[in-house]
Amino acid sequence: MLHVAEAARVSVATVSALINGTATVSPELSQRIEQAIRDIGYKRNAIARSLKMGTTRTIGLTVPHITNPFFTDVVSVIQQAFDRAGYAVMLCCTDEDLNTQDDQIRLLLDRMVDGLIVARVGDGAILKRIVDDANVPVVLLDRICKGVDTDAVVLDNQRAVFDAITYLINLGHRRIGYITGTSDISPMHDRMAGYREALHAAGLPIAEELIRFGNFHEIDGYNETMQMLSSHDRPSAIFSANNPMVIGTMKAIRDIGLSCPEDISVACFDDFPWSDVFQPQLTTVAQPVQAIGEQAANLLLDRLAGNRDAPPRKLLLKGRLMIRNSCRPLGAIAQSVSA
Amino acid sequence: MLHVAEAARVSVATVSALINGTATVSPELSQRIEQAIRDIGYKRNAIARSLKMGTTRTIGLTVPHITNPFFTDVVSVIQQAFDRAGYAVMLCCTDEDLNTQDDQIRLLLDRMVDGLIVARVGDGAILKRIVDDANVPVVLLDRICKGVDTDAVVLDNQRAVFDAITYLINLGHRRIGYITGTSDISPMHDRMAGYREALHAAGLPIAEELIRFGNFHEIDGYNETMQMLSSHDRPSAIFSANNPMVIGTMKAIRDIGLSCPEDISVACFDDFPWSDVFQPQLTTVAQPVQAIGEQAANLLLDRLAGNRDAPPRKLLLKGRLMIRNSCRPLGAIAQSVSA
DNA sequence: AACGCTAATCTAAACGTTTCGATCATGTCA
DNA sequence: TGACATGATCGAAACGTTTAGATTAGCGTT
Repeated sequence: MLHVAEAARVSVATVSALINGTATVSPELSQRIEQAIRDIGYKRNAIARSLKMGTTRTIGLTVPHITNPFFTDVVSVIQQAFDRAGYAVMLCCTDEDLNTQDDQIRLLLDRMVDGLIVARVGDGAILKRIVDDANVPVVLLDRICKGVDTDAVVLDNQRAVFDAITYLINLGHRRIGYITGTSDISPMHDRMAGYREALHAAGLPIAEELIRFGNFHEIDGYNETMQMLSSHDRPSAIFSANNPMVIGTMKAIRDIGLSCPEDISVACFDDFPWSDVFQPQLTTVAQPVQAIGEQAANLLLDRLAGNRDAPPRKLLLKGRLMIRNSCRPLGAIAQSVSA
Repeated sequence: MLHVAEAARVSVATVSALINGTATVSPELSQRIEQAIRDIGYKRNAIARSLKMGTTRTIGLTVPHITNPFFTDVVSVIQQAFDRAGYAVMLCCTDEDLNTQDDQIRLLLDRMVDGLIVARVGDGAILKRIVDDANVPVVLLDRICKGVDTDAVVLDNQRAVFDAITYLINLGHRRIGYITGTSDISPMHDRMAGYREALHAAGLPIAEELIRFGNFHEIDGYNETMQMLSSHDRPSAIFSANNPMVIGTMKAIRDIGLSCPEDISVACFDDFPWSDVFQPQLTTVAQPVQAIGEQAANLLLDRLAGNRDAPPRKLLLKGRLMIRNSCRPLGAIAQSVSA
């Protein structure tokens, strides 16, 4: 900018005024300055600007896995929304690891992001502390957090799983396997509650050996499914509480020589873009990814626009059961339902 | 930092020296300073640091679509690599749009990223200009670019498609539909060349009506497949040059009342994580995503480490044909091959 | 005791902006 | 014509760091 000012024989203040339109500058000088900018190929240094202004027009976004189609879609929507608003997005993947997450959030805050969207991992205590003394607005995505009282957008997970399990029960299933992630994050906790509630409402017993804990990855779904199917009294249906794990479930079913839905019914949380193309077409609980991403972005953009003091807003969205052909009616009921 | 210095009754220079370990500071002062840092909860302002140092320890990454599993995987790998190296990653999705891409690259350069990894879109001319006068190292990913002479890591696309089409030909297919994206980007161009080369090598004629151009999205694959299958002389196999479009192809096959592989064989570029679980199990050309991501990251990290003057390095990786069950042998050959 | 050497610490300039308040020319009005 | 408002422009401080070079203190040599 200094060079531009010199070339145009004006002060840097005038150049700044012209660029930002913060003051009127005469047509004559405007022209000289614009010419100089072109000649020199001047580009404003956003870092210097950020330092002075105290805002970077950049937000931080952390998700557990970017390879999980649910997060991929949400990230994509969020990215577009902030793009439109002239913000850059710094993306971090925490890989479901608490320390990684803490490091990354610190990294983002060091870089003075103006706001944060976090699909958190693990215990909220550290997150709470970080968020408290960082002075930026935070939106919790997908996963809320007891101690952290801030904007959030989450699914009504309990209800969604309740509906899915009830659907299986209505098909005649009695022993329904349930594969979940560690329940220290709210969606896993709530989904599990939905499972229990549905069985309870139907007057069915809860077989604890049918509730299996994995670590969100395909391999975990595989291992847990293997164990369940190897038992003498195997379930007739399996519900997987997340998307990568259901792939493991399907592989285990195949490897053990069974087939879906003939021998065993399968449903899972989170829809796949291709779930109605390949066989079996998985019955899933679809999250409104577009809405989730947009709402999260809007909540944060609203705070960034200055609305700092409004009380925390919690948005609870509804999932939708996408019934396809991966679940079979069972026994007597089968006749009436499949008719 | 000023507050810390005051609280510890030292100068800011000493605080800086301690934090960065750039000079020895006495145990006594060290302790006072560390105490002050804790008391105040001081965090170094990375923006101010960047301004002074001329480096942001942040890189920019642009991809056409983050929802395409290929890019998702690569982004994930790259993200991890830079994470390890203490860099942040700014992610942008250009949505295959040239203007969006230009805007985003400018946005990234404004923010003084230290380097750029670009899976480019469209004509390279503007990209070249931007890259030339921005003074940061650039690595081209997946798509090279005539005028832009810089580090790059790409697949040997021509060879990969040649192998896939040859495989189909060996199965007995003679009319092989080919659905591609616009060929102004190198992979589409090269893949097409592989298609033509394979037919040519087998002495087969090239039916131009079987070569269809889409815009990378599912809907394009759907439309083009619909048209091909509605013709009186439909192909016995279809190869889709990208991943989202093949989903459209599969949907079209289903909607038109045919089935794969019984009525029509299908193969495509880019592997899916779930492609060997659901039916039909797609035969695909798998890219070594891990290697691609790592190599791209390494190339850039090497430049960032100071190796600025080395001549541009072009890495050409090999694809791998993953043969599954979505392609059927045809006619007489069928017997011998399937035996 | 004067000197030089080393280690520890500090002062102040610099990075590239924005912005407040000052300056200056111009035109208007009484 | 003098006073004054207006509009355009500028000078300089500030944002929070890093760092070159200055300063100081301590200590061993001669």
